[in-house]
Amino acid sequence: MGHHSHSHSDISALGKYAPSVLRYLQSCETPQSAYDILDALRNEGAKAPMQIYRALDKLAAAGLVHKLAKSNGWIACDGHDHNITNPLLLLLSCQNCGTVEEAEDEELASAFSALSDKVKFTLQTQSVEIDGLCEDCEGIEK
Amino acid sequence: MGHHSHSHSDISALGKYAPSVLRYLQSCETPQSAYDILDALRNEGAKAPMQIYRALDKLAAAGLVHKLAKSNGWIACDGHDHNITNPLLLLLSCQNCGTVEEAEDEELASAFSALSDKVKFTLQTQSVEIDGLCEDCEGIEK
DNA sequence: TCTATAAATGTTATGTTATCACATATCAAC
DNA sequence: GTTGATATGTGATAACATAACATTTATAGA
Repeated sequence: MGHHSHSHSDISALGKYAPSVLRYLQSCETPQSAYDILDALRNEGAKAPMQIYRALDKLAAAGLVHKLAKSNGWIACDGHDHNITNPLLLLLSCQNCGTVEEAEDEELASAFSALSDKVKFTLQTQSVEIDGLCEDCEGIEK
Repeated sequence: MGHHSHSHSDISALGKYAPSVLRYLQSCETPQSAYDILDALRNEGAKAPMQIYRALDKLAAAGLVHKLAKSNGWIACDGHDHNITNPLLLLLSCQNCGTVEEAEDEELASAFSALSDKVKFTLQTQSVEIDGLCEDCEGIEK
């Protein structure tokens, strides 16, 4: 069997398939569905959706992947440190090429926080999905 | 048979089931799934999901209903005039009681527009879904 | 080490959401 | 009325997600 080394950030602690799922998402240019991931990981033993969803849930809780609600797709986090001082993550999703760019914006995050008081609504959202056209696709469209 | 009166805002122009679907959503406190709506409209002849989705698609295009991407639920528009000068619609979704409140915010909309230039991304999004706790549920939770 | 327990993973079945594809009906133009 | 376009009806199926339980693996205590 052999031993397993474990550091504080050992991703294998997030489950058997977490490393493969993350690696696969990192290799993709565009969001992938859970079933896309399942198909890609068949040769690593994955056989049922649950195995993938379990890995995705834990990866998402760890902030290593993000889900796009509108498309049911998943992406690997780009490595941005989405921290406590600016917790609002923006996911800029290009409707032409499908790529998703992560961004943060102090001004938008501030307006967001301010909104919470104005409307008397306690915000729990930590990311916002935004559709549009990326720089490359702007103008090219159609 | 009889004749049908038609004004420029005749909702029946959006399809046979559009009026019933809108009326039903207006009667609900919380978002309803397409299948919820289907069940509610069985006595009006609706039999298959397509009939509901067709109505929802047209109603959404007309801005009369909104879809919540995270929950796959639909709500009737609250009547706010989501206009050209401030096109960003905020959907404040309470994670405790399920109600969705619509709001607009000049500051947030401005920050949103400004973002577009900063990150070189052409925004197409016209609404943003925000999760949290409404005034009534704040503190009550758990 | 043995074994009891908990945790993780495997697996089947099913629930939920959405669309395709094609049939039938309605309506307007000619 | 025939044609052609649009709307609606309908069955089948695709796509997304979880429930429920079986099995395996890890872990802790005796």
